[in-house]
Amino acid sequence: MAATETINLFRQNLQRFVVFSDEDWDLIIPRLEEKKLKKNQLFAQEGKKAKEIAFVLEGNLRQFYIKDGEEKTTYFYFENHLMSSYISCITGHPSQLSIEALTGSRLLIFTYTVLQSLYAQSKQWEKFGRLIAEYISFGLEERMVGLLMLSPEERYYQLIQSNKQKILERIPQHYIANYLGITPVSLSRIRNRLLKK
Amino acid sequence: MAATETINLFRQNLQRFVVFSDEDWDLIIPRLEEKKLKKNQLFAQEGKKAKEIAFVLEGNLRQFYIKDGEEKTTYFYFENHLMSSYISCITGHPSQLSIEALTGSRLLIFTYTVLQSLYAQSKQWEKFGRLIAEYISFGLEERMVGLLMLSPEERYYQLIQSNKQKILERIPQHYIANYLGITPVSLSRIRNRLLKK
DNA sequence: CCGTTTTCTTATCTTATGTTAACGTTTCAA
DNA sequence: TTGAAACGTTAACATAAGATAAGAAAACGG
Repeated sequence: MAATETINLFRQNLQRFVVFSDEDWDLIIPRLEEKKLKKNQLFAQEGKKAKEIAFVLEGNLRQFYIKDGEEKTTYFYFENHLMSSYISCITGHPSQLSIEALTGSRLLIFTYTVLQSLYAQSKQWEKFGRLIAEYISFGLEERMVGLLMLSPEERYYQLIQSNKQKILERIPQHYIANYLGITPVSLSRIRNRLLKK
Repeated sequence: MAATETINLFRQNLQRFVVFSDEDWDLIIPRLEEKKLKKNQLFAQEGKKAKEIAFVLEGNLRQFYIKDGEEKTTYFYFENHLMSSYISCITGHPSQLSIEALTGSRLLIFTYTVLQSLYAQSKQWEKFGRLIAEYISFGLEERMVGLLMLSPEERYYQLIQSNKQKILERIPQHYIANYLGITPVSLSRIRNRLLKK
């Protein structure tokens, strides 16, 4: 089981969504485990059914799909955020994406099976599940609208203006290019263009 | 209140997500209303807080954002599907999108306020809310991956291969072009290119 | 039924992006 | 410390997409 401080940090973060009674909270405590990943180690792997949810205590990770043998990075995970191969968990199908540690990382993990049992046991946990799913929907919708309505240059500009700017620090640019839906070469040109303005 | 047959059809469709006890189901019945929209009438409007959820009994509708004064169609709704300005409902913010009837339409509606009270009253309705949100996340993720990893031509090809092919029937192509993230002219060229293969 | 509007295609031109390759720099591991 | 790999930029070329305009066909409304 994980350290009390770690667990409290985790609780505070989840309680941005719903406030748990001690009783509800106690349901998850014994199911938590800490796990470390070295740089380049995988948290989730394409083709394997995802079983775990993680709360990132330390480190950065990237999520990628593979198309024609090439890795396409589509998302990044940072400290104090939940992480999982969400679609694989909720559908029960093998994951189409992989998640790899960009730096050495520390995670607090629990299984999706446990989460499902929490859903079943407690109305507050069920509500938590709804709010998480709504939160994810919100993020994906924003992302999709950006892809549909903005040019690559506008998307990049929006990214460096946003609070997600931290994405830019310490993350290789070719991953960011993937994230924006363009090639690394193209991102380099966009950056060059923006410099001249 | 709506006709019994209509309500049963609605129930069957929702029960693809969760099965309701009669007791749970009775909570929503008195809150349902039927509503008709004429062609080009709006179900949701940009700038206005969305208050209603609809189940489409008849008709086709399109969802669009406005950018630089131009309408960008990003989604279509069909018979026997739920419809709402979802992000506006869950965030409580004014809607950034509008929903317009492409044909005369018949809707079964209830307010988001009612849905929230169902969430509060019943664990099964709360679960329903979670599964709906998960379903929406799943759809958005698929859509986003397509936008990030496929070319416009590949996206169009995937669309006409898919079960969403019915999108193509009766829907003006310039709306589909928006949906694919390209201009109508470009879609016309892609169609021409595919014909020659 | 006719005239207007919408829809789709085609053409032209411009521009941004993809692809490939080369080069210098940095990072990393042996 | 050193050699290899990864990374970012730049260049050259081919291609696809955006913008605009024009025209034909279809849909629509009065």
